Amino acid sequence: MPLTLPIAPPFSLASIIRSHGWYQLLPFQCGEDATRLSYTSRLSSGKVILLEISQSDEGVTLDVSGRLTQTEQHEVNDQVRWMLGLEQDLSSFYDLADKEPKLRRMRTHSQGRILRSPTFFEDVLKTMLTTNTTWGGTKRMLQNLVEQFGEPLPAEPARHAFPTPHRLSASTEAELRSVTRLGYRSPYILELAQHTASAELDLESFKTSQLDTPDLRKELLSIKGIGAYAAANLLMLLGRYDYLPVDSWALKMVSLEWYQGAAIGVKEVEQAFERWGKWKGLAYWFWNWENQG
DNA sequence: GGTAGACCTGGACGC
DNA sequence: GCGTCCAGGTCTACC
Repeated sequence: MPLTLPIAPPFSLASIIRSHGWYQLLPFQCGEDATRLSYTSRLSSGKVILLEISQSDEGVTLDVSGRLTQTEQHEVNDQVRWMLGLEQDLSSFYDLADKEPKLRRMRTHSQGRILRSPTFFEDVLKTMLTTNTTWGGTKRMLQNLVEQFGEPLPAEPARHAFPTPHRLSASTEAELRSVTRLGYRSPYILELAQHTASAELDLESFKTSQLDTPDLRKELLSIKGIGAYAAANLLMLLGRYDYLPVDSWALKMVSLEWYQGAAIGVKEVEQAFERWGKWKGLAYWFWNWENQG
């Protein structure tokens, strides 16, 4: 059942897929060439479907397993629009990036949109699992979580949707720790799922929040397991680029780029990108570091 | 407001 | 095969 979404150039699905490592995390799946993306999705009706996303001359093409009702089609469209950031207008950023040699390629390569999960709950949870671990550890924890708690795709039971907050909230800290191997993050993940399932925390409302960015950041920091790095990363996914997700890799790259490899802190990274104002996160994310490291 | 130490896992390394 | 060390952000207690 193919559906098509119109796009406004500059747009490149391949650039979105490669915008960061999310495409390597279940329930995303992607071939070697990273030009098509699969996602196992659980719709609000409870139906689990496989979404195959590709780019054609007409726009973004969605191949969906099985028949969908009109309501389900709308839901799938909304999910993919959000995942690919189709609502974003980056034209004023491109005007600035065109003047910076380290970012000039962004317009010609149609870069700037960052791959998101369909729900903000999923992105918050995934971001928690990127902290204080290696990328291999993040992939392993996500695989355990999705395979243990995600609903299987009926036609291909090896594929699973992302676990719902309700399903996760029914687990225990001990199970998440010893079976899912989430380590000390287990109570944070459990609390996130429980607060989301009980509607005490409405993460999806963050997508359309009218709060200014500093206040939205405070809301994110109030979630156990979300610190400065994770909050900045999540603000980026919400399309707000005022803060920098500074991790140990960023400290190294910025030091090599502007400080001759000297030991630096978060302040120095922020100073390096201050001139980009509300776009600083995007400039940092796509900066061409290729002469470093 | 700033800082030190604990948290947890898995990979790398030495024996 | 076993033990030790290390990397990776966040939280909490303390100053």
